[in-house]
Amino acid sequence: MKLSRYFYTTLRETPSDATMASHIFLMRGGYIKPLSTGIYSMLPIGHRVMKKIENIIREEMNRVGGLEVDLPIVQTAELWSESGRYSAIGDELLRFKDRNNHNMVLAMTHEEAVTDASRYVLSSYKQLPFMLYQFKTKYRDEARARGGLIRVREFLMKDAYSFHATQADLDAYYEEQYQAYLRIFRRVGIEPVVVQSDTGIMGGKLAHEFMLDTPSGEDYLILCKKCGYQANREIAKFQRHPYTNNAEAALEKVATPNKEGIEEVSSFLQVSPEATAKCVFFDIEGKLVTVLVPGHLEVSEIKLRNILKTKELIPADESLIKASGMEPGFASPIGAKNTRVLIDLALENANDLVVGANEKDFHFKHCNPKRDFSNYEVLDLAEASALCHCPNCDEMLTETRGIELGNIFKLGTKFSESMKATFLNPEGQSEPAVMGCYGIGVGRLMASVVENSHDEFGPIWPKSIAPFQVEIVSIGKEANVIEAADKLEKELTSLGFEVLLDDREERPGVKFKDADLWGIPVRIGVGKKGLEQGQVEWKLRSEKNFEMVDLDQITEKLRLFYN
RNA sequence: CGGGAUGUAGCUCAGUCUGGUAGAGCGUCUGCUUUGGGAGCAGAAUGUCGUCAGUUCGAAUCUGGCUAUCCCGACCA
Repeated sequence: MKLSRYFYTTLRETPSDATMASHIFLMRGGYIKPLSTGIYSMLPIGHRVMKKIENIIREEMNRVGGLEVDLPIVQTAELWSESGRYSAIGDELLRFKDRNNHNMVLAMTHEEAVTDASRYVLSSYKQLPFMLYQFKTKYRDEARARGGLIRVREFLMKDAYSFHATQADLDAYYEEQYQAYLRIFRRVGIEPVVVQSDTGIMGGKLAHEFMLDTPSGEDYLILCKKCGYQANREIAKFQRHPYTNNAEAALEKVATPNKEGIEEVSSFLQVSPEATAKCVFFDIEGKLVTVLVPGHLEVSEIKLRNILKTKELIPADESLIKASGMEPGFASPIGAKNTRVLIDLALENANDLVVGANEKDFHFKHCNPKRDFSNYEVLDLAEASALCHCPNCDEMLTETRGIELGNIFKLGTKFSESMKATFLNPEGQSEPAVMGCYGIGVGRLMASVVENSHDEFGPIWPKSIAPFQVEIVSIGKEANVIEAADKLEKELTSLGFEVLLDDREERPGVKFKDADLWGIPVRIGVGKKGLEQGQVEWKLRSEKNFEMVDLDQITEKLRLFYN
């Protein structure tokens, strides 16, 4: 491919709205073109990378028995009502009407469609298991797209769905998918951090997310360096070490003038935040829910939502709290009425705590929840952090950030039951298929590879997904240089290499800068001086310097490089 | 959906406070010179100053609505 005939552009300067490395370089290299918030066109050079990632994923899906399909993106509201998600999902699902005034949706995922196709075919246990997958555009009406391709509204996703006769069969297949995912990410040069993740309000049993460990990630991960426990902070468990000091001390009211909040109260009373209890209030359908966690930790909203089986947590307003006999800023369940009280596991056996006295400017010391609280439920409510201990081995946990590259999820029979994707078992009885689903965002993976592998000049693509395998740069406009570069391009192309020839009449510096933005693993420089010795330059994108190589050795060297 | 910021040439931005002929650098086009990490000289083209309304003799500049984009948060089966 000659660059003079290619459709491309490069930007000399960083676009003003890009902050992440992947966003900057994908824009500057002309891989993508924004059309609207979170909606991008893929230009030829970006499309080539996408196709290569897609092919790697396709190979690995086929290896674990996948059958490729293509499901519609425009679907009926009726279908989504069958699963219950038409009403369960909020504005993220884009709804519209067609010309016949039918309610339609743009698919944000394809469980409904694949279950619909499966129930059409499936009748007997003898047909199970099977796995269907596709590469398909999803539309999610994100409240806030960000970071270039990291979080977008319209995106290409590989989504796969497996169907099984038994839970045990799903369990075994889930492990195969897990291994396939590891192979996929390693093939694009990423060693993922795999964490346990939330299964969401739609249910499901077990889920893992494959993460790129990076400071620019938007998810928080909780890791144990000692035993390998890894989980998304949303659901991470941890070992409680209840604060105890003096279980016998009697409740004592102390003045804490204008001291609201854990920081102010604990420093005023000279106790550690851990020796206090944080009291947080939510309004759940008009009823007050009072939640207590140790003062040094936060309430995990995901855990709480899953416990309360609600999609939205609304902070309670002051009147509701006061109506239950509590004083915001100085609150505790002591003496409270008309409220459900949930306390974290760490508080059940704690004692000698500082809690609110439900009176302005006063707190209690020496609170012993077992003795002083009534009608409470003990639950896992606090969010894990680097202040917590590993649930398995008790080591201190560590925190990091990650970009979610893909997830695997044991769906169970959620969709097969509601949508009647059933089969007859050997006893002739009808059973719903047991399902798993497995997703990877292709564009996000492309961006993540850049996050994972770049220098100050541009992306450094791994061989497996670089837009081209080799870039030839002609240096100088002497006839023999142009001719030699041209000949080399034809020769390598005929041998099956993917070659980009920069044949522009530009100064070398311009060509080198652009080459860095395209990140092609091998750059061959053809110049007058080298040709006099029958040599060209061989430079790897990943290395700083080049070496002179005999022209007639290039083919062999390339073959070895790409073996 | 809350908070903040920004919309001026293809790109990066000045000009706005204090109203008075639309600017720079880079890019593009032409010519010459140059040729190893985004060259130099000369010339040229390029704008409803996001949009609508208001104030004013006069608005890129002041006021209000709308809209688009980015950042932080909420949200993310």
